[in-house]
Amino acid sequence: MGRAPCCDKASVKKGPWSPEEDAKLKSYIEQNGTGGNWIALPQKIGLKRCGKSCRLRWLNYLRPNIKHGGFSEEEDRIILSLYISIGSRWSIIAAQLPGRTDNDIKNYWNTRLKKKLFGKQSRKDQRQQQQQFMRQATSSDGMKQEAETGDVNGSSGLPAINYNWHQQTIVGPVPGMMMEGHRIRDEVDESIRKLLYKLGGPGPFATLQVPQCVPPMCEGSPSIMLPSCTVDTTSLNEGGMQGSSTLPALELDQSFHFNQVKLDSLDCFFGMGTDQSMRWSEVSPLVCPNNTVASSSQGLQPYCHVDEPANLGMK
DNA sequence: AAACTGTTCAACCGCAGAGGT
DNA sequence: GACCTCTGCGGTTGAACAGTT
Repeated sequence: MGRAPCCDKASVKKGPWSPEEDAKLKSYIEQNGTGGNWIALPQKIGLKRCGKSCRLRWLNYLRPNIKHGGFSEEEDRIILSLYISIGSRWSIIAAQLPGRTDNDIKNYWNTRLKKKLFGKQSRKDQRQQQQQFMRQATSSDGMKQEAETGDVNGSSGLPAINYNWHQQTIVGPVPGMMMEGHRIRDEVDESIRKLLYKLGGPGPFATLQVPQCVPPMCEGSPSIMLPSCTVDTTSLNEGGMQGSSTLPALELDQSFHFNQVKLDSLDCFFGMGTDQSMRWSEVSPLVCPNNTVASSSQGLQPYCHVDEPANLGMK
């Protein structure tokens, strides 16, 4: 069977919008609104465009008060904090940045912010490092199996650490939030915290679960664990999140490792001196906030265990 | 100057969920 | 409850542009 197409693709124009099309769409919506029906809208205006395309064009480009380009460091911080906390939920992130669209933020993250964070590498180097990473990962049998089977219940026997979603300042540990011994950007921090509180639901014990660890990759530094926080997002999915069950922590972890676990490039976000390059163990609070990353009795960094948000309160 | 490579970003695609019947 | 339509979202693509060789 299959799903009926949203429009007749043969008779619909694709590709970049002409100024005339923009003008038509803009003036119509400004005068009449969308009428609550994007599908019918192009016919009303006489545009040979798909309704979805009209909606996208309006939301991402024609809508009033849209900002393009020129992301400030403040915005970078907000995006980073939220990405670390909630992942690629661009619409939610965009809602915290007036004038920004989800598409804009997504593009910005994928093309610039990632590089700004992880440093610039050639694709060849990235491939080599990824291959090396995978080789090392697969040579660590036990952990590998656990990672593959998605042992989200922490049945490895490693102790779980509980992190209270609401009692902590989620983004607090982000180094940039502290500068010269005193806290800055409290308003932004607070607003993000409120958002995360909302996302985490009303329950006072709602917490984030980060159940897995990937074995240490630091050659010659067996005592350093690199927590790869593959997160059980079942609760998030229940709350409307779609897509991967892996939060960006894993990606961050791998990227950190691929870049020799040096985080010099974070300096621009967090105001660190260049001589203060950090290793994962120092930066892990970014992903697993303060008391989620505690050393176990075995000297291993087990994993962050944070109980799931009872109720996301989304939409 | 030409060819090649990398980057950016607007736009498309398909899926999932909401809401109506 | 089943089905259908529409909307919104996130991932991906590809054209245009910029930079490099």
